[in-house]
Amino acid sequence: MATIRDVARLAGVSIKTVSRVINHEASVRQSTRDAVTRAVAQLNFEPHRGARMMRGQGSGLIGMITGAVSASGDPPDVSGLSAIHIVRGALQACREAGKTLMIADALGAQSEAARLLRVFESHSAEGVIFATDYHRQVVLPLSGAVPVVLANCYDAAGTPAVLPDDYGGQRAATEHLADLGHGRIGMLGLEESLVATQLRRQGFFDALRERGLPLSDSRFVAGYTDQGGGTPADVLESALREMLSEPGAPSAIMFGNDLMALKALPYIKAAGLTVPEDVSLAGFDNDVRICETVRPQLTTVQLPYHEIGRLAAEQLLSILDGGDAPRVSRVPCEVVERGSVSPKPAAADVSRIGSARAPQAV
Amino acid sequence: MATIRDVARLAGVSIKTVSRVINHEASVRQSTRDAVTRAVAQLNFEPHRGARMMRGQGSGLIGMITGAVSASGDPPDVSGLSAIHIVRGALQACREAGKTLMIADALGAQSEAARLLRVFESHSAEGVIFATDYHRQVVLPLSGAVPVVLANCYDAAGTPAVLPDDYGGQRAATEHLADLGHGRIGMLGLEESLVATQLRRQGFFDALRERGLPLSDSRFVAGYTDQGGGTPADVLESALREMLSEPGAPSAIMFGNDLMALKALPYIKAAGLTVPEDVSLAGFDNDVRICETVRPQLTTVQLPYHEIGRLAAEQLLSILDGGDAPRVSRVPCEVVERGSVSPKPAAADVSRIGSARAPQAV
DNA sequence: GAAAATCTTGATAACGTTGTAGCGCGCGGG
DNA sequence: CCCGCGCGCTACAACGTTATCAAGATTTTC
Repeated sequence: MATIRDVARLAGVSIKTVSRVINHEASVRQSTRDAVTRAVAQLNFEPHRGARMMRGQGSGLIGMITGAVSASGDPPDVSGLSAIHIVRGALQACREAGKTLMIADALGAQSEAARLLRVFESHSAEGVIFATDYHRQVVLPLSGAVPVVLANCYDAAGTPAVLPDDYGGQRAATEHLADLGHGRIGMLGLEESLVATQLRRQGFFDALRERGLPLSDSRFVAGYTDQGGGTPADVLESALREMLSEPGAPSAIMFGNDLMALKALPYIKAAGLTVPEDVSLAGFDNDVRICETVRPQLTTVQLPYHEIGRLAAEQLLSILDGGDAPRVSRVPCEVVERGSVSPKPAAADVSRIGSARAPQAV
Repeated sequence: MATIRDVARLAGVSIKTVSRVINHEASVRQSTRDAVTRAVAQLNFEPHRGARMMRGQGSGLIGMITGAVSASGDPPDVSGLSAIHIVRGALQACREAGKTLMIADALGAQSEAARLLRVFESHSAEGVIFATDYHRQVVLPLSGAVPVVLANCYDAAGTPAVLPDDYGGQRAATEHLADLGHGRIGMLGLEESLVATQLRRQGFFDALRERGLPLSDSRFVAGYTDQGGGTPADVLESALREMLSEPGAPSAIMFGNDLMALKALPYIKAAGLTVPEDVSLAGFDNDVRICETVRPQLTTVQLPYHEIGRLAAEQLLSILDGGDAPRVSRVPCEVVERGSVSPKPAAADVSRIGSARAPQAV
């Protein structure tokens, strides 16, 4: 590994001049600067972080704590896979700023997160990003010694956070359906207790109100999950059956995530309905693995994990630069249109249900 | 922040003695040791990482270069997601050894990998793990300054590497089918040029030979991919149709990955065949998202990414400890049995095809 | 044309740690 | 008695960087 001394010798200048060039200080003649730059390139010189941080320069390290990499067993577990996209975004922003991202894993344990914060401190990390795999509230043992930005989560202390706009996303999706003529919309949400569920529920109803649709025509049911064993298929099925057999069955159904939509598809087909002609379907997350594989391809709402990670890193960097970051930012969730949503057929609302289900229903 | 000098002054000894105590070196009288320990505690002294790594003490940092986090665009891209499991495994092994894993992203570019190696060197990383998202050969600009272990890839220079045993996995899967009575087996492989395809092809045929099955009864077709746009559905369909309409159609089909099996399912059903009664299906990768969602759940071969990452890290750590690691290790790929494979029905091989396809074929 | 102002540059001293000599000291053997 | 030896410890020199300050080079100013 070449040192600054080697570069100085090769360029025929003093080490201080080299230091000036690599730190972009003023007062160096262009010709000298060029000579140094050439020597740096020739020797593949890279400043030694240890020496640098000893001089109090900052380590160039950003820490990231996530559960994305948590699951311990060998049987691959996909939980928290979403946070990977957050990591990607943060990594990109850090690279562009010339920082190095150090990733560690909290295994979901509170104590582990505290320990990792200390590890990062001892490595002189300049700041830490804390990311969770789903939108939630957290309680963190923050020492205040290192600036922290939360990604996909928030706390009661008002730590700067970057969150997905679940509310706006669901609202946009609902308005999209409403604009296509759907007046009776069903929604099968995730677990009641999730922040996302609450926000999306609000977005759903606000959109209905905004478009002047009677709330009583639509249905919201929460409580489904694919974490930890997943919703038993028959629970999903019975909920769907009930929803579709009501007198005024919805002509469009939105799901809490893409996987739910995927699982629901066979039951809808088994009921004699086709997608999107009879029922329009919309997911959430924009899991391309699912959305683009399913036929018809699934219209969904994108959870902008990449952008969340990116923004979190950028806010942290801006804090490090002395700027004050906004406390909480929300990243828009946009509707991704694919083939599973179509305009509501003009006069099909009664006959549709009738042809497929009336024989049993009546 | 207290320095070693402050401790020395307070304890009334030299700085070197303090250094001896905190590094647990021998030759320090117990009374002196106690005095120093007391001073350390009193001042909350913590050795400065930067100064330490400047003296070449080892930074406690392990670097990891991967493309897992590569894709740049916001539209989430799943390519290379598999490498995440490698990261998980490595992370776990590193934590157990008290090391911190630093992850960086090569974006798939050769030059970027070289730069990152330098960055890691400048951070005094003790070693580097280089992981790829699929089994392949790589060419790395290794300076030799830092020990490197490859995960999921290998090079011509004989750098220590940890690889999945694609050969053994496919062989085991084939033998599993053979043991269930399947004598005519079809295999739709990935791209011809992939290392995995070659190895699995070998395992496939070796298993047939091993079980004494005539090679001419089975079929191997390569060339399918789901990277970059994916295999057009109709190509997969026509290959399937051709395979199933042959005089002696296979009673079991293995795919290059789980996604291919998922895509194939509709066509097989459309041909009037049921899984697994008429045709047994097996995937590869053990992508639980797909395998456990599809009905029937997909029997597959597990790509032990987690274990690969773990082993790569362990080998690196053993090299750092002075031990010599085996040059190349292979991690077994085990068959994961789910519902898409069943024993071959005793006398169904002719009637099966006849009932569903003969009308058109004849 | 010279003095003053400004721009470049270099020697050298930190920073906090560890490694290398070497120093005094007590002890046993010659 | 003195030599050598191991023990316990200290002084000092690295490591690779940045900061200070002063000197030299160049330009500006009157």
